[in-house]
Amino acid sequence: MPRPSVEAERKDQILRATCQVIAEQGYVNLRVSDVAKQAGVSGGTIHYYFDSKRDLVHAAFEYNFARSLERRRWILDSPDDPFSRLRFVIDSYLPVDEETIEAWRVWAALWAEGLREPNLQELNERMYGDWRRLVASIIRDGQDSGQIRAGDPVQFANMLISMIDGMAFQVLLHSQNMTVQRMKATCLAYVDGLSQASPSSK
Amino acid sequence: MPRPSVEAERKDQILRATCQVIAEQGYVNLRVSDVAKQAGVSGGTIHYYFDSKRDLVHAAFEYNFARSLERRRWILDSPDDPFSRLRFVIDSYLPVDEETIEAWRVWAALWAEGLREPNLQELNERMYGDWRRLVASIIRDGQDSGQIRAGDPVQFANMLISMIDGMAFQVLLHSQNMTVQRMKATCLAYVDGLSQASPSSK
Amino acid sequence: MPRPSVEAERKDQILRATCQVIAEQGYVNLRVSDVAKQAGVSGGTIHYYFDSKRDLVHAAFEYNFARSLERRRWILDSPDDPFSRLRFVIDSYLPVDEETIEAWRVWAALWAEGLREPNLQELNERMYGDWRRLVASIIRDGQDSGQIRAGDPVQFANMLISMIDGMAFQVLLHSQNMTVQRMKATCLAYVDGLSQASPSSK
Amino acid sequence: MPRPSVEAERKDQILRATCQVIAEQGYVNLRVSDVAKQAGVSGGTIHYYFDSKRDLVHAAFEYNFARSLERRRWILDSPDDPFSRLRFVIDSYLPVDEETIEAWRVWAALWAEGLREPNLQELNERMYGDWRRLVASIIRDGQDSGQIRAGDPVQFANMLISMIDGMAFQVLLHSQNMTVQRMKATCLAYVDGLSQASPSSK
DNA sequence: GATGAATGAGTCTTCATTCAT
DNA sequence: AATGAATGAAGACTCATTCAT
Repeated sequence: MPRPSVEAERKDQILRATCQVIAEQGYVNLRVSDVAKQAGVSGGTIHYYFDSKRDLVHAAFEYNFARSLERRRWILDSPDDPFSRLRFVIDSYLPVDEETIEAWRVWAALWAEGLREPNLQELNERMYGDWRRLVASIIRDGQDSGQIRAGDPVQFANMLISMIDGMAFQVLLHSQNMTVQRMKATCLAYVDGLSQASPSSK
Repeated sequence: MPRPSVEAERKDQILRATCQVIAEQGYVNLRVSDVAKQAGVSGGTIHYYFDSKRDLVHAAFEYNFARSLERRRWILDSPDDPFSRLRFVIDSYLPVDEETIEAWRVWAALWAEGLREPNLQELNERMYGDWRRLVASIIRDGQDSGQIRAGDPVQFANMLISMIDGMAFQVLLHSQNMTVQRMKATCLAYVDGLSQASPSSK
Repeated sequence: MPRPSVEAERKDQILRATCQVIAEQGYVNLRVSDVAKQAGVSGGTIHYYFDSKRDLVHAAFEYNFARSLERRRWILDSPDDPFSRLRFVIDSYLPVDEETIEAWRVWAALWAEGLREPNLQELNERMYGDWRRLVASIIRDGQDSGQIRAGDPVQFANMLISMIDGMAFQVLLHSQNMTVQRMKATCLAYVDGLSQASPSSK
Repeated sequence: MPRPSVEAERKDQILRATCQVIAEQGYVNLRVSDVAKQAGVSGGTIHYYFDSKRDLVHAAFEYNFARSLERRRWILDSPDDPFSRLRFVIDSYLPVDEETIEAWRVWAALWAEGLREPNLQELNERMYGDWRRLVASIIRDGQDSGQIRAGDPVQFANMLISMIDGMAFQVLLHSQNMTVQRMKATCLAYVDGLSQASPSSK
């Protein structure tokens, strides 16, 4: 008699493995058999839980996005002041630790693939929207408390998160000109510029 | 008597076709035979000029980057004031016309693939560096003429170009929350914030 | 519950088919798909058990050699007198029956290919050495019993087996001057010359 | 106006190159373009002189055989005694110098290919027959002069040349058990056994 | 639930051959 | 006489997918 949770457990195990393989080898080179090996199951088992390779990868993309948001949900609920929380956001996205780097690499694959996959575009719209709202709400908090200068909080959020995305790619490409340190400094400089006393001034 | 430039001509023709196919179908689905069809030559001809599919795609990435820089070189030499030139930069990168969209899609493939291809990383370093320097030099001009506020011009440049990259991706993913219009407005808002009078609001 | 020996069984089946195809068409014209057809399996199955065409053919060479030795092992243990056993050896190598002709043709392919394949050279060294030792031991027996004249048994063996190889090739090439009958007669004449009464002696 | 001898000259040059390539890479791996490179001409030129790859290789086989016989014709006309001439024969076939090794390797390819090419079988019949007759005539001379014992000279010749062929293969396969020295010693031992002093006959 | 043997469609790649110049 | 650009048929190899056990 099968445990009711076997399926969820097994799927989780397979999706985690899929993310690892995508991060390591990219989508182009991903073979179902590699995922199977990584997950420690047989190739047949993968297809027992996922109808096709496409389904598998799409599910992995969703899994990656969801886990990523989850891992940052605490920032929203943090009692710290908005600036600190924005800095948490930045820190949490710096591609320094294994986990974050893997997540970035999976996003890279998702975006590349999403260019011609409506399903993935919807996924991005949904998940990325959550993420944008999270940042915007922090900014709005800052404006409410008078720490952050006036302006469209969504626009500020878009500037910050798109900046993070753009620089993260360069870091992942091992650019000599864009190291993690410089990425962090640049993001922090942007956030500092949001303060009331703000811009440059000096 | 051999044609003087059959090779250069043919390679160009093939690389242009390769970029089109990458833009349309992505790297994952690119078939050498599709490139051949697009270029109007036989499959054998592709391999006559390029040793492997990998070589072909890498050459196409370089071709795409080079053409992109070339198409924007005029901005550097423009007699217009720095702010106008920054706006030209932004305009030239908005994914509106076919040509620019195609270029963005090829970059997307390059970046996704570059995560594990040192050759592509070097290519990105070289070409993207040129691009960063181009923007930074415009900003430096603006600072010299007193129109742009003080600050590290390279950092400003990095903010702008990474922002462009990040938002362009969302636009290409057909995000409802990030249209071309919003991308343009956001970039322009950032550039406006660079002015001496600056402090945004206030 | 997996069949205990599907793999061994299938490999055997494929190797037998490979030998047949090599014998019929030679290595130059061997197509993996021909082997598949001959073995009654799909092309994919061949690659499921052998990494490459090269691996397949090498394994077939080994298989052919091993089977050949096995088929003659009884001569070594035969209770008959040395001369009879040498005649058995000769008989067993005459390219008359289908099985022996096939084996010769595979050896021909092996030797041609072995000229530049260290792996095949090692294989030949190992297997051919067994074969040489088998013949030499018969000759040694004959010398011990006084039927065969003095002399280096290995040298005698080398003369006999190299003679067999050289003539077999001519027979296989359908030489009018070297028929199976003449080959047999010539080999027997050589063996007869090994008798005590005979040559060398002084 | 083309030199009348250009064709013969060019063909010779190409055939020599073909033999070199066959010797180096074998027939399986021979590419027409390799022959072209080796001959210092273009690929098109090969087909200007030879209708197909098959024709080219067959012509090369003939060329190799003819050159080989020519190089040994002097032994037939030598004023030396039959035993010396047999020793010359043996020496001339030991795979020691580059030229002889190359010739052997081409023969190996010819024989492997000849198993299913009637044209090559005829070629072998013709050329190998010359070679057999050459050796037999030396033996006949020896019998006439009383130096070589009675017996069918063609059978003696077949023993010797097949022995040479068989051992040469083992030498070419770099057998540890069959070195050039041992090959030479074994052949000489066989020839010594042909002397009158040495019984056989009865 | 899970396996892994087997499949065969899909592609890259090779290379003999052709032919305009 | 000679070239080398171009072709396209051929074939090795990959791998998602199926299914009997």
